Amino acid sequence: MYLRQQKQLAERIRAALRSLYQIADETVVLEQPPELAFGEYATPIAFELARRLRKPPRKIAEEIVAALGSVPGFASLELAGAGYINARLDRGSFVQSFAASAEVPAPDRPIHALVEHTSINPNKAAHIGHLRNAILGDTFVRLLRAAGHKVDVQNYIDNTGVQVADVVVGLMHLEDLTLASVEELMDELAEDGERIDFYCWDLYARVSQWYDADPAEAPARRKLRLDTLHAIEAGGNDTAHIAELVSTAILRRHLETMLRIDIEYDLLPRESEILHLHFWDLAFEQLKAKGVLYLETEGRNKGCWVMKRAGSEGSTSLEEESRSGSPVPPVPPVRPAPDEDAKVIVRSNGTVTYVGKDIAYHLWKFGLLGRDFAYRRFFSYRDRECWISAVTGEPDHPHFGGAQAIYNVIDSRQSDPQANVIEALRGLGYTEQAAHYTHFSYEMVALTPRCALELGYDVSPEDQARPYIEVSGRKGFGVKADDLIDKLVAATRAEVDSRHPELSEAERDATAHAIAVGALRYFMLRFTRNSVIAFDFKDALSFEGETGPYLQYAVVRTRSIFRKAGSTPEEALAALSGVDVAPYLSGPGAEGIWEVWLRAAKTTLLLDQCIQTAEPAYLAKHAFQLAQDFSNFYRLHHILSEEDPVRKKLLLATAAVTQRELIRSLAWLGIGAPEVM
RNA sequence: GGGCGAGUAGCUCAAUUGGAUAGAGCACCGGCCUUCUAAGCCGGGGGUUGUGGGUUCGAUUCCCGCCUCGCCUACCA
Repeated sequence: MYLRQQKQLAERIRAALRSLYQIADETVVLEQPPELAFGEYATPIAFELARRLRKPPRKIAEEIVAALGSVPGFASLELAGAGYINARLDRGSFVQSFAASAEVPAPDRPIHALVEHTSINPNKAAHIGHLRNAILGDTFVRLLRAAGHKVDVQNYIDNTGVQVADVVVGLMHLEDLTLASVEELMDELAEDGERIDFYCWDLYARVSQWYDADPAEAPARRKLRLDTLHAIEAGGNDTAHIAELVSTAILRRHLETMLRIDIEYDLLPRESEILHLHFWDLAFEQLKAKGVLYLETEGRNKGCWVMKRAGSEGSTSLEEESRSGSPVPPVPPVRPAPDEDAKVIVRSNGTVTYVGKDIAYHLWKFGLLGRDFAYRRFFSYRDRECWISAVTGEPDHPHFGGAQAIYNVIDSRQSDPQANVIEALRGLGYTEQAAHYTHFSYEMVALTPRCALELGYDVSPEDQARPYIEVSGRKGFGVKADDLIDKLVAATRAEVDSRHPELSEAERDATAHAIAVGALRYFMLRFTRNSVIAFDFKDALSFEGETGPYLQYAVVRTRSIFRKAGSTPEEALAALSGVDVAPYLSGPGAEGIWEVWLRAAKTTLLLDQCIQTAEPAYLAKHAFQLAQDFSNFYRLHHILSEEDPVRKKLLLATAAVTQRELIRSLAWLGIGAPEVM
């Protein structure tokens, strides 16, 4: 609603600029003034035009205001300060129409997007870093879907990598297990209710240490690791079977963990199929044909197929930039020395690197490879089926891949390889696809030294001096996702038990779970993407202040009001129709009411911004502010005892609109709103 | 060496992407449960936005230099 009025006002101003100054297509910046007293919108456009028009800003602002006359939906336009143009909404009609409709406007161009997130190596338990990844990704999926886009959710599984080999080495050589005894072990773990991913968490750390524990043995152990990896890649042997068995069991555990916080997937593409279906061969042909790859004949990369590194001199992206800038005299493409900095895609022994496989995979994502996976059903959700890639699959399956836009939720450390994949796409001439390839980058979750000590880890003095310490699966250093969720659920459950003994066991379970998920998801979403989260249990287990439970609590308060009023939010909003509430929306004592409506009306604007910037934190912050505005309103206006019937209708509708916008904002953040708490 | 990111209140983070008096939460101090749920609310203290310049009506935001911190930069896989 706020967004709609903003667009209308901007269009009016553009029209005025055209007729007054013959200026076309000027972008009109509209923002909210620092104080409500200045109005709901402000534009500094007069400042920007002052130089071009050789007129004082205030004079320009005057002319624009005069030319605009009256704008529908607005009470007044005025100039302020040295040249701001402030606009005041017609509050009565704004509230009327926002109460009546909460539609998210259909997108100008609906897209078929593919979001990839989670992508945990299937060799150990998920940790808090993976939670941030999955929560960011899942929230972004919800935002895209809310805006009317079609989204496929993928969780890429690197099931043939060296990390999986490490766990297999541990099972076979540290634990002396065979295929049969690994199967037994898994049954035992299942019977005892133990988690295989937890078991492997410790085993993986042990193996990593074991490799270098004895310098004399190190080379042999390294070779063992490599042989194991090759056996897994080749397939059709016991080693590969063990890898398959364990990695699949761990994968299932990861899906269960993520389901605890309401995260689901459509497809699990695996590296094993990318390998066995020879995706790379097709990509290699394209890359050679277009000259993206060339065979290095000199220097340290002699005998390798290499690619210009993204961002390096002569890479496509830089060429485009220089083309759009001032004309640069063409430099003849001489290559006096080999490009030592080039990225190796195919090694001199003929094997392909990770980036190579990733290029092939991304060609598939855009439907440009000319080959598809086969698919099998893998995991069932309440109303969705999760599929997994296969060499031979089920005859009937949904269509995957061929997306128009992709979002890869991968931490910022991977920005270099991601840039190389994009560079390859661009080099192949797929500029449109490259432009719609988003590395949805975020910073890691690290532990504060205090938290690490609490958990009983040895922390070196220099690490203790740092603000945070990076988690490491290899060292077994970190906080497991399930452990954190368990703690959250235990804490919320204890709280719910003491507050609501009248509820049934199942109700208390459900409430505690909803609050725990709210706390966790909000915690991961309140930080902007490129801020490192220094994890601490004190902050993560907090339910006060800027937290998920605070938002849920605001909803619960609105629910309580309607319960006592014997009415519903829908009725309260409908009751506003035809009632003139304008007198109650301004003047002393009314600003708090209007603030709630204005904030609530911004929800779709925030949805828009979050998608444009790929930054879910903005919506999280917005929902918090709406809850704060409501708390302020709640204190100042007692609804149920209000005696003026018209005013009471407005107050009830204010609670209703808060509830409506909070509940859907929370839903987009993947957070439920309990009945009581 | 090169690339990316960061430096804002005691701590953890924001700042509508160049706008009006830089805001929240935590922590601390004081107050509010016999009117709709106190997981709440109100009040208070707390800032030379790392630093030096530049661009302009206007800079936490953009440009350059410097300082500090983190990550990335293997024919490992």
